[in-house]
Amino acid sequence: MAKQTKMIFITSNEDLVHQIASKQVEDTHIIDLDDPKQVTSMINNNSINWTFLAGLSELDSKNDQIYKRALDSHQDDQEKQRKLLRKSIDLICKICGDRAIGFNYDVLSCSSCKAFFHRYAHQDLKKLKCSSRNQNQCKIVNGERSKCHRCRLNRCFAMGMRTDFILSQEEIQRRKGFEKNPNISSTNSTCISQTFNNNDKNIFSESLTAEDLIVIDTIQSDFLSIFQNQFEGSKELIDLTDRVSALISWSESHNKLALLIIKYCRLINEFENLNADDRFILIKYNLLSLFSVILCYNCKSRNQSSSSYQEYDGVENKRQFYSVCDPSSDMYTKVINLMISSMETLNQDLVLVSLLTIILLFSKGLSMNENEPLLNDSLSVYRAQSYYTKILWNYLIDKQGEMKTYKQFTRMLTEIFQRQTCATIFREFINIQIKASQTIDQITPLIQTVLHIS
Amino acid sequence: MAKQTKMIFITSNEDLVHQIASKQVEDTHIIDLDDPKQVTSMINNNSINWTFLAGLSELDSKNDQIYKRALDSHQDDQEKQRKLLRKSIDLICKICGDRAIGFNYDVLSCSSCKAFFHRYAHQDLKKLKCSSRNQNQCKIVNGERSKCHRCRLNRCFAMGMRTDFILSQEEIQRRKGFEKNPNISSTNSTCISQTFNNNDKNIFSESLTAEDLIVIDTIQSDFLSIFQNQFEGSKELIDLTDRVSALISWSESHNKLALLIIKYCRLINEFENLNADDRFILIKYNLLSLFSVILCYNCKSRNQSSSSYQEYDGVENKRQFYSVCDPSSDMYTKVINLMISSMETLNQDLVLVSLLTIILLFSKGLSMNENEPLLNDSLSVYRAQSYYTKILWNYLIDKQGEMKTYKQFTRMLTEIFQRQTCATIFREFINIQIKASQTIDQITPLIQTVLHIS
DNA sequence: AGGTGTTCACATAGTTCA
DNA sequence: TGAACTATGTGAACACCT
Ligand SMILES: [Zn+2]
Ligand SMILES: [Zn+2]
Repeated sequence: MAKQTKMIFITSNEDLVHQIASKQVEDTHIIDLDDPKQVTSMINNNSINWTFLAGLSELDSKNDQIYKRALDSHQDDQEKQRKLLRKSIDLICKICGDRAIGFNYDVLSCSSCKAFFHRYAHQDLKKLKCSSRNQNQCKIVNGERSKCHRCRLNRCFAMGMRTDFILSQEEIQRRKGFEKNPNISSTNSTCISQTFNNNDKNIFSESLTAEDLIVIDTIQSDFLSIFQNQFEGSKELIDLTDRVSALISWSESHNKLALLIIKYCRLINEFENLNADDRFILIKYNLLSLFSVILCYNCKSRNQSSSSYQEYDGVENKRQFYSVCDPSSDMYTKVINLMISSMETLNQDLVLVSLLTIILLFSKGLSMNENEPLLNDSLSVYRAQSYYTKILWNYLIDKQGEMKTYKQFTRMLTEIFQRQTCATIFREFINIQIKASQTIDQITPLIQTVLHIS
Repeated sequence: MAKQTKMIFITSNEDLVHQIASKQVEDTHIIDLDDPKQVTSMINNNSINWTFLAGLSELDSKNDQIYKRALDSHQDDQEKQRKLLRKSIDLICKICGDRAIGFNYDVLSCSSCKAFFHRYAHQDLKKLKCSSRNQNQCKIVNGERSKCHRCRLNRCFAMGMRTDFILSQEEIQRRKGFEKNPNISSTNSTCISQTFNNNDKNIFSESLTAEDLIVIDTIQSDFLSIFQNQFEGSKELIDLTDRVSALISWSESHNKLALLIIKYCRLINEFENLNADDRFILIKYNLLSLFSVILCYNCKSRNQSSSSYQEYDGVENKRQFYSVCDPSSDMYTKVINLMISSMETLNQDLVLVSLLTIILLFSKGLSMNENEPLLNDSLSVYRAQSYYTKILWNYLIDKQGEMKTYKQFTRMLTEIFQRQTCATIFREFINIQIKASQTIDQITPLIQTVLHIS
């Protein structure tokens, strides 16, 4: 087929319009720009053969997109229908009643309320005064929403807008990509590095090496393959019929977990190379602390609240366990709160959890028990711990920059102390329970060791 | 200015083309679609006065966008340049080394790794086997990244990809807008409602009324204007020079907070209408619990970790306070962990915090102190508490649906109990400290009352 | 000039299809 | 499987108004 000449005329010349509109011209499409409905419907119904536009070549992608949009037709129909439906039915700004554009700062709201909250969210509500005489009771409606700052901002908060949905400067920088490598641009990095350099013989100065990456890869892989069922499978609940069954049930489930932890530890060369006595001591005095690290990791949703509620049955079961053992004890509060605190610090970071487990394992004297025997080769243990601590440090530096890592480390150290305190009192608590209920024969030997019974 | 008639003719009719092209027609633009270069250059150089298109009215936004895009021209150049620049330099997929498209699931990665993780993140790593003989040590590089599932998924985790960044079904539904009003579409709502209806005389069945909204508005406004400085101002730290100064300093700062709380309570009509004795009793026995609710709200960044670290100085100061008072006590752990737990439950929701404060205020017997005297008008207190509980319930239902609200309520009730336990032992702790240090004369009367000293 | 509200640009979720 | 798409919700910028 011979190529036809195709042209577009865009005109406001009345003579020409009249001339063309009056007689039927073949192979010609007419769009009356003054009749928006016609424009819309013609484009949407694809009654014009727009596809010939696709024959155009060498147009850059931007223009391609324009034509593409014009060419897609029935999809836009759907979309338009849906959008119209939505907008006319339920997309109402909860603050001013205007047409909402979506969720802004966690509240269904319009663009102006979004902008307003973004501007004023950090202002002091106390310093703003209600402009009208109706004391802080101005109606915020579409027409006069910008009359009174005080009442508008207040309504934003009242409808649930959250200042914490406003990105911090740090978060903006990361998004913008100026800081895709957060470890490069940290301005105060030298300062902090030096602090550590002075104390710690420069072990914290490098970044992650290729070798470190392989170690992380391996560790994390081992950790996940050993414990994944623990995280994703349905948690088995403790039998709560009475104290005896509860204790035995607890002992059995923790015996399983302990075996998994030991299996994991034995994959670490530095641990496996120690002599048997030292391995035994490290397990005996540190395993209880490891429980809480591993149990606080779970791989559910990011949303804090929903994740905790998904775990609710498990938590409730745990609470009742302590309650069955000793209703007057506040052991439960201590344990569960430590776990919640750790969940925040560990922040669902699998690498962090798997490394921290090893670091805790190699802790000497962590149990703060005066009876803890000396290690034969405490130097190796110290070296191993330093090595993994360094890897963890570098991993976090690489991931989130030095400033944040510094703070996170400080807090993790605090938590390790809490973890230890908690383990000690838990050990006493459970020992008392076991003695009182005379279930010692039914506790597995491994758990007896961990509880320092034998 | 009178509106001109504007039209577009698209034609392949040679007669018409010839006719128009041969004579100069005013107010008309001609585009020859067979000469792509002409089309491109005309569009890009904007030599056609497209702007008259802006005169079009009532076109829907989609079409506006098409025209708008046609009007923009040189900006795309810039953008393309910048994107190329970035992508060629520093955007390397941390998993396979391919060109990254940005952060996916918290790791700088390419589109294929993004899709891969999205597909397999919830698979069991243990069940996947490493395909090659190199045991779980396959190199994941651009060319052969899809060889071994096991090692690829593992590397995703190792580089820090997070399953919790994958939206849950619930979150997707909310975004898509099918559930802009979460209270409408809840399938199991009747079931839960009935549970509550049976127990609670149907008070939980309605949705938020206009009147409720005004109450929320007022309450939340009062709360914010009274406590905002507490949240946003620089927290004043406790003087830690020695135990005596620490206790006095603690007493003074909490005296201020107590006065603010009382000020807030007196804005509640139901409280103000009680007789003086009842008001006194409620304050005396409940104020200590209220401290922890109010202090656990802060309005910093959403990011969990960064927000906690911003608060770190305050937390550390608090820890040292307990340490100065009694280094052997684990009071600190209890208090701080309760606060961290509450921060999660209250989820930075200002309305929730302000209502919960009132609900706790109206609690009778919350202090679980056998000596707590009976109220004169306990019915009014009960009614007030029911009223605000109902409003809170409806607010949460409206915001997040019934299922989640049910779970959140259950957990909040648990926390209220913990809060009470904590308050009681805190009262004992601080009383012991005050007696031991003989600082009772320097403790303000209000704090003495709250501590049940007087 | 500073406040307001619309629109643009962008990041990163999910989704689709060859 | 992975490139290319859509969708949502951020911040930023602009044109307008007082
Ligand atoms: Zn609005
Ligand atoms: Zn990749």
